[in-house]
Amino acid sequence: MAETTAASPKATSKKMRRQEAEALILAAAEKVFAEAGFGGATMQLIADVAGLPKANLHYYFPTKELLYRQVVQRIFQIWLQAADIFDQAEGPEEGIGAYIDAKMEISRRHADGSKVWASEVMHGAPVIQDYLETTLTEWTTGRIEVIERWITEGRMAAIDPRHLLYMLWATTQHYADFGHQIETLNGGAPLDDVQWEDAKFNIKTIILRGIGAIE
Amino acid sequence: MAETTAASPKATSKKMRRQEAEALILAAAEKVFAEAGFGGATMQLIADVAGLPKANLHYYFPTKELLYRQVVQRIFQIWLQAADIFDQAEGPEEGIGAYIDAKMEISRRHADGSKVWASEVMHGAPVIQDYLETTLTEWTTGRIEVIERWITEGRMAAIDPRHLLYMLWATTQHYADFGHQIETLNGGAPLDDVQWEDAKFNIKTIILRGIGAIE
DNA sequence: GGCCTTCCTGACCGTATGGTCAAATTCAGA
DNA sequence: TCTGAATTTGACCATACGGTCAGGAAGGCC
Repeated sequence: MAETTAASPKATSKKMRRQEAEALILAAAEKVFAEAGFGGATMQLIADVAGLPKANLHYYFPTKELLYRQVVQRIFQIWLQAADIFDQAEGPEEGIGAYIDAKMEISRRHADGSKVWASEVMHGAPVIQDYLETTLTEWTTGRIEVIERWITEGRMAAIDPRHLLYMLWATTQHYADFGHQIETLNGGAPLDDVQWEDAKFNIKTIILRGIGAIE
Repeated sequence: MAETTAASPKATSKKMRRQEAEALILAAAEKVFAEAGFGGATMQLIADVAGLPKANLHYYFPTKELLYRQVVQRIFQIWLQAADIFDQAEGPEEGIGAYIDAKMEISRRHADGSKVWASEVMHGAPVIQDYLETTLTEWTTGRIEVIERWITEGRMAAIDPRHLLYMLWATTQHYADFGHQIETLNGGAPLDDVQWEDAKFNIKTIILRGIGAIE
């Protein structure tokens, strides 16, 4: 809810700064878009969650699509940051292991954002197709080169880097996107700290051993 | 001349049998729900895709939600069928390998259905929560027992069966749900036959080696 | 043909949605 | 204190949506 700088958003002053207001609205929008999808989300509901009148939303974000676009771009930035870990590593065990940790942390801390991203891609990426074609494509080719170098250096088995990346994305993202299913199979309760660590450990074990980077 | 079972929807006869009509509508609905989500899909668009007037849809499926429910249940049945392979196997290499093959085939042949399923779960499973709690839960516990037996018999490493199952689901489903992203990273073209075989092989190699079932 | 069930569909309805607007309110700076 | 830009908001609008309905058309069966 509130991670504002000084006070709660609707307590002291009646007027908000652009930054606060936009952050408040973006947070509400992320939640509603994640729960209902773009088509199912309504500006009225987002306004209610944010605790603002609907007209106020349109003051900061002229259209629903523009608001949605910002939500998607925001999670994409977070997504990309986790990628840096890949480069700083000196081998697959450290690099891929840390990447799994980072992406699992995103799935846990930004579950709503992950869902919005997944939904966007699933529906054909209508608003971020250019990102897929530019930024994501470049990032992917770069990482493929790294993996291929590791293979050449004999640090891991000769698997197809693309399918390895897909597996990393799929597995980590699954804990956010299908969190509800996992929760249900967990007796209705969200994974606790131990179970999250357990998940990370199992994923890392299987994948790192699977690509011949450990043991 | 033609009272063909499935193919040409609007050729000879003006009147359709319930079965044909429902199949036609369900196919159109699956496509539209996959592309737009439940909230974004409109009965009008489904009708257009099916080549029928909107009122005709409501004759066979009284409400949008009822239509949606049938689409979801349909893909869940397919999903469950692939599960049988697990039981017939005598070891992890055969069982999990065949399961991956089967689920990858579903991702390829029923991409739309997979997306609808993913979307449903992502949004909190509003219409199939009971399935998750009954059928899916039972299936999962059964499979966990099988995996635990394999572990006890020393046929694979002692990993957590739950997280292994999640990884199987995640990885195979990813090729349907994120098919658009994969396609973009593939230069804009869908995976061809060879690439699909390649995907299966890589996934099986990593996971089976990762759990110590091969090599 | 006559009849009855099933199927088809254009026209219609109440509602909810995204978006607009102009008047009111707030507040920093002169 | 005054002024003007930034912000807030209730009321409003056109449209699109899910769903209804009455009447017509098709076809099986006697």
